[in-house]
Amino acid sequence: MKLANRIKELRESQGLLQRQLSAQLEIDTPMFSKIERGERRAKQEQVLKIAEILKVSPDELIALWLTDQILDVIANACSYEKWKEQALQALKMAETDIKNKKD
Amino acid sequence: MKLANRIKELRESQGLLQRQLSAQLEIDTPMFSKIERGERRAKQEQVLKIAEILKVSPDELIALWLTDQILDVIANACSYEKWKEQALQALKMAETDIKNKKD
DNA sequence: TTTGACTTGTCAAATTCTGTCCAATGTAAG
DNA sequence: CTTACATTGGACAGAATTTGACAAGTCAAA
Repeated sequence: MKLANRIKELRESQGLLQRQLSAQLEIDTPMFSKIERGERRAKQEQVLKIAEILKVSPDELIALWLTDQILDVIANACSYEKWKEQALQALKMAETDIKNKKD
Repeated sequence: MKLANRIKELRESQGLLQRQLSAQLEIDTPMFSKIERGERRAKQEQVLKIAEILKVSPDELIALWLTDQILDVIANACSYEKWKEQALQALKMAETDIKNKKD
């Protein structure tokens, strides 16, 4: 699930308008529309604010937001057909690296 | 292992100078020095050329290069102490996503 | 046809990326 | 010490990308 889709789902299920969210985020409606369709990336601060407004855990949205970014990096870096295996390896190495960091 | 370190290791073990690699990559020595220390990121094209010159599989270097980029995204996006768990979740989700893509 | 929600395209300002140059530092030999 | 060469550091210009704002567009319901 993409962050964009999750935001839309939550917003609609709560009967809120883009206009209302935009106002709270202090951006204009077109910008929010783009964020909600994944055409523009939200800033971390905005993701947190959205979680608050839509009453979900920031953890959930941050994880989705990070996933989008990771997939973007991979997609931009190289084509899947050619480097799929290396992408999977890279994800594994990144995981190991992060696990080994002390908190 | 960072791409930068691997490049340095390979170059030195083969007794090559930065100057020689720079020439083949058509960039100047300071630029190569920076790539080798991880201060600047190589372009994909350069990574492939380096693999060729240093006679290693492009797959190996591309995987390291992708790992660097993934870790960068995560580091820039959020601080580890706070979002380590979400980063790990994101890596898992990205992995699933990529595995499910048809070649 | 009017209204309100949402989307699309464009644009300039800001930011980031890329490579070059020059100067500094390090180092080994004579 | 001096020379010669490898490497690094910092400043910088131009290119490329991102950002936010705006005007105009579509669409659906009333």
